[in-house]
Amino acid sequence: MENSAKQFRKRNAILACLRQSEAHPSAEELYHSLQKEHSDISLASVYRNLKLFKEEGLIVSLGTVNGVERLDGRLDPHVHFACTCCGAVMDVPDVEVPKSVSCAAAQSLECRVESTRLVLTGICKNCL
Amino acid sequence: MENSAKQFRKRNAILACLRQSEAHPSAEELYHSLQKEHSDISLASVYRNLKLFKEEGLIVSLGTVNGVERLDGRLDPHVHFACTCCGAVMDVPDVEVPKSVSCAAAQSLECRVESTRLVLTGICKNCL
DNA sequence: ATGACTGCAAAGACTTTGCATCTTT
DNA sequence: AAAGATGCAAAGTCTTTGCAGTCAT
Repeated sequence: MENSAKQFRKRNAILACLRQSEAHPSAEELYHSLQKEHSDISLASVYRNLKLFKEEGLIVSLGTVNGVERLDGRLDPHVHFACTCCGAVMDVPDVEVPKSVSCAAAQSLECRVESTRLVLTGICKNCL
Repeated sequence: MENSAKQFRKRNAILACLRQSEAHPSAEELYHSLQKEHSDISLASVYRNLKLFKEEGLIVSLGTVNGVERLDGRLDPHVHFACTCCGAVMDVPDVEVPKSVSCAAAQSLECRVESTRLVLTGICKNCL
C-alpha cells in the first residue's frame, strides 16, 4: 500500500487537487495548482489522468467554457453557473433538476438517460 | 435587395440550413450539407458566419459533443438529449427547465442569468 | 474608391499519443 | 523481467485569422 501510494503519487495528487477545488478547473488550471507540490509534474500527465478519471467515473466533465473543458470532482448532481465574462464556474446551491425531466425524456425518446447537466450562463457577482 | 441578397447568398444559406436542420449539426456537418447547393462554399465561411450568428444571437451553441461544437437554430429554450454512442443530439419535447431554477441562482449567487442549457446524455433509441 | 464577403492556406488553441525512462512488483 | 506511470516532444483536432480577390455601393 505504501509502495503503490508512491507509485500513484501524482495520479492521486491530481484527483485530490480536483476534489479540493471549488473552481471547477480546466486541465491547465489544475496543472498550475499542482506545480506547487509537484514541481516536476507534466501537463500530459494531468490530461492523461483526467481522461482516465472520466472513463472510470471518478470525475465529471462540465463541458467547455470559452473553448476549454472544465471538470468537477463532485459527483452528486447539481446545477452550475458559468460567467461568460471571467470564465468562473460555480455551484448553484439548493437547486436540482427535477427527476421528472429525465424521465420524460427517457419516455418520449425511448432512450436511456445517464447524466444530466444544467449549466446557467450569465454574468457573475464580481463582473457585474 | 436583389443585389444584397446575392451578396449574402452564402451567409443566408448557412443560417437557413441550420434553421432547417433538426440534427443540431456541427460546423463541419453544416458544411457538408451546404455543399449540395453551394459546391464552392468554404469551411472557413461556415465557421466565420456561425461565429457572427452566435454573437448576434441568431443561433445558439449547445456546447460540445465528443469535442465538437453543436449548434441550434431554434432560439426558444428547450431541453436536449445527446447520445454518447452515435453523437446524435435531439430535442426533448414538452419539457422545460423551470424558471425557478434560474431565479434561485440569480438570487443566491447575485448574478445575472442570461441563458440556460440543459443537456441530458445517454444512449438513444437507435443505439440501444 | 470603399466596404463587405469569400476561399485558401497558415496559424492557433486545446488535447492526445509515441517513445524512452524510471519505479514497483 | 514485466507492468505501470511519467515527461517530453510530436502529432492530431477543431477553430480562427491574414491576405488577396471579387462583388456591390
